[in-house]
Amino acid sequence: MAPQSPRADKRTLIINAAVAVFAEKGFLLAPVSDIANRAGVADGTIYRYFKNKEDLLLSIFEQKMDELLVGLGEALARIDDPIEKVRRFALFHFQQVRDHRDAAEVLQVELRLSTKFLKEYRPIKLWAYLGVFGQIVREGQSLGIFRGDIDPFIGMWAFFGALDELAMQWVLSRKQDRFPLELAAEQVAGIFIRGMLVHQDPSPEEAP
Amino acid sequence: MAPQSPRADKRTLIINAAVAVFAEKGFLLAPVSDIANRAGVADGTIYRYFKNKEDLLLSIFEQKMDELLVGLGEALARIDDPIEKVRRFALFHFQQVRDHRDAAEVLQVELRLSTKFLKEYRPIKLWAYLGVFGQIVREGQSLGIFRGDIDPFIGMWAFFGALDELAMQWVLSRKQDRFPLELAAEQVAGIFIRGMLVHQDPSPEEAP
Amino acid sequence: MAPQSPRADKRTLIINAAVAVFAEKGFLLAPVSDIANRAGVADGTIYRYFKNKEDLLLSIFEQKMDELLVGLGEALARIDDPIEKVRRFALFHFQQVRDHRDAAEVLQVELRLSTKFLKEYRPIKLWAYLGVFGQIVREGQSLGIFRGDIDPFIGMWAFFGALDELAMQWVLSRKQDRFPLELAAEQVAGIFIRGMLVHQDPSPEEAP
Amino acid sequence: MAPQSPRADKRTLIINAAVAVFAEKGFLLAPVSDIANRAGVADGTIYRYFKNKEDLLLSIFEQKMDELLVGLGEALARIDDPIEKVRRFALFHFQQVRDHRDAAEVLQVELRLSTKFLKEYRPIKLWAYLGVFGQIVREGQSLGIFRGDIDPFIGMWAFFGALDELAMQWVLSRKQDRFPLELAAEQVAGIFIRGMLVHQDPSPEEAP
DNA sequence: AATGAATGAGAGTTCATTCAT
DNA sequence: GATGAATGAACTCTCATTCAT
Repeated sequence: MAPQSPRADKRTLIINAAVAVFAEKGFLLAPVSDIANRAGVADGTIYRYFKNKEDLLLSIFEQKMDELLVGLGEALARIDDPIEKVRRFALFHFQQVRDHRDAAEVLQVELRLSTKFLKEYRPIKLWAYLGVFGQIVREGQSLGIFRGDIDPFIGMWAFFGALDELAMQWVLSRKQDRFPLELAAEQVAGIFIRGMLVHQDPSPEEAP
Repeated sequence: MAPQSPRADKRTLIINAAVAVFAEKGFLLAPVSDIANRAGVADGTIYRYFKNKEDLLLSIFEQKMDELLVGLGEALARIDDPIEKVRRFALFHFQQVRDHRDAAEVLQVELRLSTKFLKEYRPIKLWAYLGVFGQIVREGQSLGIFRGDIDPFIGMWAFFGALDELAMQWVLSRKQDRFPLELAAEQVAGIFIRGMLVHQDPSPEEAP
Repeated sequence: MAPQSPRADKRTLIINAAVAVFAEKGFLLAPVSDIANRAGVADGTIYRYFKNKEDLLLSIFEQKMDELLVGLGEALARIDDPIEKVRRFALFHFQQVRDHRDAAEVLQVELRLSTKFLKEYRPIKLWAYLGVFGQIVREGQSLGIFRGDIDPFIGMWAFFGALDELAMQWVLSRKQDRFPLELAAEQVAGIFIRGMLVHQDPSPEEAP
Repeated sequence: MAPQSPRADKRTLIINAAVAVFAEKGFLLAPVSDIANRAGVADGTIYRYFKNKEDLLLSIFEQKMDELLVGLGEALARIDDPIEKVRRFALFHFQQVRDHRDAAEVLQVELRLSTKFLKEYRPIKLWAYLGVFGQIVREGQSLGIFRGDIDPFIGMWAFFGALDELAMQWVLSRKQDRFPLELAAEQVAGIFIRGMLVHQDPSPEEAP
């Protein structure tokens, strides 16, 4: 097997291999030696770059969430309308899932589990990601677009849950059964936007 | 309490113990002997009632989902208004989470793992549970209350994802940090109902 | 291999195997699987009887020291003369070394090491064994036989060190090079007895 | 301090580091990389100066025993009286232990292990050290001071064992529990000297 | 000479499952 | 039916040693 990227350093090699193996078998069922094999290094080498298996998982969280946050920032850059931001958020999320399936699987499944068995770990980066949605809600509320009785905290978890669950279903379904992710993005965004709007009546003020 | 039938007793004993242990440690990290201890039976006895550890987990799903489905049926009985049904669904779901925390944790966290790694298993009962929401959407659409462009399939997963994620956050958060579940139910139901309504104009017709 | 004793239970089987293996390779260099093999049990079985490898070593200490203490008690029973007691102590010690070579090796080498790397462990039983010598010294001092300026604490460690070192040399030397243990016992006892006596002049009180 | 020769420097650096690390963790539990770290060299460098970890330990023995032998020679220089020599020997030994604790620990504890498990190695230097005591005994016997029935071989091991055991107890005990080493030296020397003397009274009869 | 990243064999330990009682 | 002692494969992780630079 040729190296995955010409200049991939060992650490990246291992992270990529771990993402693939964790996605396939799950963290707890994935032997470290599988990761080593896939990365083309010896078992012991992994421990030069990561304290232990758990640290490897956490490093993946950190790195992938960093990338996700950067991507989200770009996707929302120069968008002012909170409504449009919600749409872009949903679309961005599903695009990530499609383009980085393995990473998405690991983040979705293992990050969730990890809050249970990695007692120490607080997924701060995840909160930052979600917090973007919470912030959009608050902006919309200040602008009088979204209803003031929406709790941004509950709203952001509900939104994320909806995205995450659909992403999971998409990931888990067989290729031929898959719904178009753009449709899912549109539907979820549509429901949440309309669900949060102050009102949608025919009176002439909705559009400026 | 009079023992029902000795067999039913042991089986129930084991299931209840397993729910508690799986909730605490997670399926993969829970030793079968812990379950046996807690159930007050020998390790080997578990294998008289369940083929193996995995079968025990699946049996929990089946049984708990059965109970859930019955409960949901009762919660929605004699309600005709789809809007009210959505409200009751959300409320029922959160009540279950609060009243059966361990079972909820196992269903939420471990079921998610299982659908990924226990390749054989199809969580039909879960689909039935969700399908109720899908059916409500379709009813609302036939009645002209919900917009026809809502995809019931996507809608039901989004709704479930929102409920599930909030339930997870509630379950995982420390007692003092918990938001009121009734509020969460009201918020999620509110967003989805308004999000799916044909229109919500100010005229006094909200209830027919 | 037939079981070492017709009714040896598993625990005894494992202890005996461990004594042999530890004596041969030393605690740290002895794989648990070697012990299991020699005991004729599976590796895992050892962990039903002992918490871990260290606990196994400690259990050997406790058991063998118990046996040693009982034996020493018997060897000194009904002896009143402190001088004779010292002789019997030395002889008893060397007899034990000869008759239980493996156990002696483990006690000598590993017990000593253990004070270094088993931070928790205090070899109380060893102190009890030595304490017998200290007590003999004190008796002799009360009777006016041994000099009052002998420090029983220092004396007992010196005596034990002398016995232990000679035992070690005997154990380590090849068969043909071995000195007679009875001679060693007599010599060490002789040196310590004369070394502690108040005086050995010709006045009529030395022999009764 | 001016660097002597660069090579000698590194070798000494490594030996000193190894003494400290072996004393702290024990030979088998001490990672070579710990020694390298403490010496301020790379792991691989150690293998330029020593064949392997075992060779490093053995080199420490050789070097420290050489120093010990030189020191012992000086301590006994110009002393003629065998009795006084025994006293000086004991005192010298304990002074070394106090002044070179780490080295003493390694010599005492690890040397003991090594004679057992490093089958090849014969601690010739240790024999030379002890042999000095054996020689003192023989001198005393020729001079008619020490009893002829003392076996110098057994005597020297007994003497060394007594010194070694007390040194070990001193080294292992906590600071506040330590007995004065000078007292120990005096006691041990006293016991052995009196224990070996032909007689200590004015009258001529003990030996026939 | 010196480095230190890489190796990979081998360690202790766990635990789902079996089966003789 | 019920037991629980026994199994042994499989796991994570360590570390002495090598060797390309």
